[in-house]
Amino acid sequence: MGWTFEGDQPIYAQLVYQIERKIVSGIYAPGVQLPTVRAFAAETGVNPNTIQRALAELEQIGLIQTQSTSGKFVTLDADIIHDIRQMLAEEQIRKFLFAMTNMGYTATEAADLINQYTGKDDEEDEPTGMC
Amino acid sequence: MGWTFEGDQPIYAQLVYQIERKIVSGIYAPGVQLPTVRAFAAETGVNPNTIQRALAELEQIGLIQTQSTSGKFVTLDADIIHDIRQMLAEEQIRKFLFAMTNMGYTATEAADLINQYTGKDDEEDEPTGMC
Amino acid sequence: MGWTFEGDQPIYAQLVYQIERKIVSGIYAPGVQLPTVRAFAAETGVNPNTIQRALAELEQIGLIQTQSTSGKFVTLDADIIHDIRQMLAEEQIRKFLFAMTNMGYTATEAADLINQYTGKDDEEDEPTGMC
Amino acid sequence: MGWTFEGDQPIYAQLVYQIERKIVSGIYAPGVQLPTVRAFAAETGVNPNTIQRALAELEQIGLIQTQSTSGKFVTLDADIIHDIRQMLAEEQIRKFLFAMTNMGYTATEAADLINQYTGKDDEEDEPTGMC
DNA sequence: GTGGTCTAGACCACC
DNA sequence: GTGGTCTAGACCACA
Repeated sequence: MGWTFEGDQPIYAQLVYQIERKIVSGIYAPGVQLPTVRAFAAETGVNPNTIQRALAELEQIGLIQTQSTSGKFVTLDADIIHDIRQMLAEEQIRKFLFAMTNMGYTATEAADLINQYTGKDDEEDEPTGMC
Repeated sequence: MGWTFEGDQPIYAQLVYQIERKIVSGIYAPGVQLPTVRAFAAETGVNPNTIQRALAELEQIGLIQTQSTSGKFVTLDADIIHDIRQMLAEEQIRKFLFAMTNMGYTATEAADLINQYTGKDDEEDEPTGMC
Repeated sequence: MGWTFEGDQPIYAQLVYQIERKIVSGIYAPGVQLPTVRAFAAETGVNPNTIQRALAELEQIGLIQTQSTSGKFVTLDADIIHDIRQMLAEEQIRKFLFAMTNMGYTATEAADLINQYTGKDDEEDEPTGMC
Repeated sequence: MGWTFEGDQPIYAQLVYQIERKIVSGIYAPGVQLPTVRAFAAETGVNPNTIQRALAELEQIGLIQTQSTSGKFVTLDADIIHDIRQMLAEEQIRKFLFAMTNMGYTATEAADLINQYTGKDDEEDEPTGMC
């Protein structure tokens, strides 16, 4: 549950990213109440204004909802979560393939490299690949 | 050969990225002279100082070398180019797998999605995946 | 605390050199905040951009770290500082011995000259050396 | 007899430096005729104008002399060569000690490091030093 | 004509 | 107020 931030991107953006991932991966389950802004701030060591900004963005996307008296909750709408998860995944795939083809790898070479990278534990006799 | 820049990253960084790719993919071949700083500036519509900064970074990496009065050249050392290409590829793979696992996909699921995405033309009977 | 620059080397390089020395010698202690870029510029009479460039180089080396909105700080990692100090010292020694041997001095002659030069106050009866 | 030049200093300056060293170390003995400018250019792969400029500087220092019809010769004046050798050596020593004290080493520590560095072959049982 | 450096001044995002 | 980036324009050494 470590909250670490790197210097090359705005903190609020990193927060959006990390919370987003926790929601689509189910770590923050649908309908669950999020920590209060104050609690978040204490937990992350970040200025409450920055927390606020991140949560506002997540609310705009539709991943979380504010109930004015009782706090902020992960949306109950499983479709939204599912759609966003898929959208994010496709975006990652497109970015990855774009980067690889830009470096002169064909799409199938890129896919092969992924397979070798993920399967290298159980298939030691495979050629080393990556060339 | 279009040079387009997006607002979310510094121009010099995008220049580094794009030229890097042209070198490792062979579009800028080893030993070839790069356009002069001024020519680059004219071609891209970017200030010469910004070009300079990007090229300086590429020189520090070792991808290009400058001969003070005659211009800048892609390194002749094919090993360096090869190593950097591999390094960049691995970085992309790691980043991709990290992002996917963060969203709750296993590594093999991620690899499968890549395969489906790349192979979807010739294997239409495959399940739609991505779920 | 005088900041003087000579014409035979770029100002930013001299800045890197001088600040580097202040860090490895402990004048700028680990974890201490550096003057702001603007303050540095005012103090040295140099353009803020030039300061920026020098500090960026120090950051890349690992001697300083920047916290985007609060300033730049000397690294807390004493090991890095120690390593760089040693590296710089070795570099000086190598350069010195290389220059001396190039002029026809043996390494031991060079060492003797150093000893005479440093010890000349308390050992006036020594031969004048340097011949 | 390799002539290698680095990019961070003007070639003519590197030429001055290298020929200077060959004279004070006796590789180019007093009274000996230097290669012609053309020969020098061929040997080093450098533009004859650049050779010319370097030799002019050496002549101004007094290390070489031009006899208009027959070429350029190393000076016969052994005193000049000796004086310059000593001057250069002192300069190296001063620069070295200045750099080391700037990094927080005392002059005697610097001398010790030199001794250890030069004597490390025959005195393996010495403490590792350099700390 | 080549790259390298510096300045002045402006704008921006972040907190 | 902090650092980061970019531009415009100028000057210099080198070959």
